[in-house]
Amino acid sequence: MSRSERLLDLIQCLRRHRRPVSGRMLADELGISIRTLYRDIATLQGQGAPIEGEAGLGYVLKPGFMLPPLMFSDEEIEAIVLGSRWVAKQPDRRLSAAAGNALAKIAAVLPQDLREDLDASTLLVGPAMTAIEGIDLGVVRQAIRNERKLGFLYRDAGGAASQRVVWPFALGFFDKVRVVVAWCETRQDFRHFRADRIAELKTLDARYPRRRLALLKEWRATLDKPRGS
Amino acid sequence: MSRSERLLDLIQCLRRHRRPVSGRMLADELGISIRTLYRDIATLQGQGAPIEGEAGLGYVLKPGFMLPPLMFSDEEIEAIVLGSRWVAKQPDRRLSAAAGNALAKIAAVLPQDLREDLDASTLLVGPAMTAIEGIDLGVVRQAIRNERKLGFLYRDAGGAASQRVVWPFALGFFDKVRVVVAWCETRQDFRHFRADRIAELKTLDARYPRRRLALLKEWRATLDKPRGS
DNA sequence: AGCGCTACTGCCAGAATCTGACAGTATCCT
DNA sequence: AGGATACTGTCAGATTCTGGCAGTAGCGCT
Repeated sequence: MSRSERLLDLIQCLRRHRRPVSGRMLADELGISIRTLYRDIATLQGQGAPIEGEAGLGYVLKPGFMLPPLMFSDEEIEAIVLGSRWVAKQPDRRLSAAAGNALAKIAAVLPQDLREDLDASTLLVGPAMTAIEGIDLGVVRQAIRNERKLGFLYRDAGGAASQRVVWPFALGFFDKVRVVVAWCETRQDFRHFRADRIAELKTLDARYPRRRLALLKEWRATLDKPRGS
Repeated sequence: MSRSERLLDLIQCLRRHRRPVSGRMLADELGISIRTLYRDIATLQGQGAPIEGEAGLGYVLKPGFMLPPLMFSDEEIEAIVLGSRWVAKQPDRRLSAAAGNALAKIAAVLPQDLREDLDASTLLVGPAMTAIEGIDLGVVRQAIRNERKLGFLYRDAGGAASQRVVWPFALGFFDKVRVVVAWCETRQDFRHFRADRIAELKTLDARYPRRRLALLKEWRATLDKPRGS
């Protein structure tokens, strides 16, 4: 196996074990000596991979992912850039910042002529959306990723407020509002919650008892148009 | 210089010369022997780079770019995926297809757990937009890239139709409509054209006499809010 | 403090790979 | 036909990679 392939394998290995792994184990898994492993890790770190090694513990890969070299057509690049720009304009601050960072990383490695196009932004995106919800949607995204329950106060269309505990499994980006899709414990049904009507949001420690994918599938089945992706 | 760096340099070299380049010249430029060059080209092709060699001519890199290995945080990946999904829903067929392809390429290299999230689409995008313009926006994008004049029939808000020749330099994606931003020869001024009111679109052979970036800069200066990217 | 575990570095000889040169074939264009 | 060029096989020398060894340093535990 060539060295460059092995470096990618090493990242996959690190991703598999979430907890710190000793260099010895990684070396065995890859079939190389520990000395070479140290060299490989140094190379990856040199390329920007966020691998952390601590004496007495082992290595951890901070969450994130290294895309291997990938070939895109110019239209594909334009599509990615346009989309990221749209996301960067969304009021969700965390996601918006992430989109900006991703754009910067991509721009940094593009050849000169394309970078110009990108800076000059041949593709424009409409003005930012106005709705600014008081809650941090990053919290919602994280709860979805970890399958954690959420508690909050919800003010429905009529203005009546109610306390809810829900199992969130998707986040929608529609015209002007962002919508949390979840199973509502309080109502024992699937519900959509407009983000701008949510208050006092709080992640609960409890993990909800069903798999996110199963919930999503079931929810889709209840819709008229199953193609909701 | 390490081999992997050199491979990227080789791609850059190929991008610089748009017309076919002989292997001899590339080898000289990189300071390697022609034999090694052939090996490098073979390696790149093996990795998916669309390099074409023809006997008697030389090498050409089909338009497109290879992104080197790049590290993204999970939020950055989510931002890219969400954005690409939004683009994929746009009525612009070419760009939409490109977004779909880009998503497929990214999905193909994501580790299993992340791919699940992606398939399950934790992040939803609103319904596709309704407006369907009769023209092919791919033609417009290409004219913008190549700084070519466009001719078409435009039906303005009042319903009056007029023949136009314009220098297009940007494409806007707003709420429901796509807008071509251009210098209008007919009116001698900057104008916005809603894509759904354009008919009989045709790329003219003539290149327009000014640089796209200069036009864009000038146009921005005429706006209230200069931050239009 | 002392011990075990681990990350990390420098060094060196052998293994693996890469490189350049040469020879030869195939294909395209004029 | 002739010239230019892409491509392949082979092989010795250059370069890089690799594994083992020795040693330093940081962390957690007893």
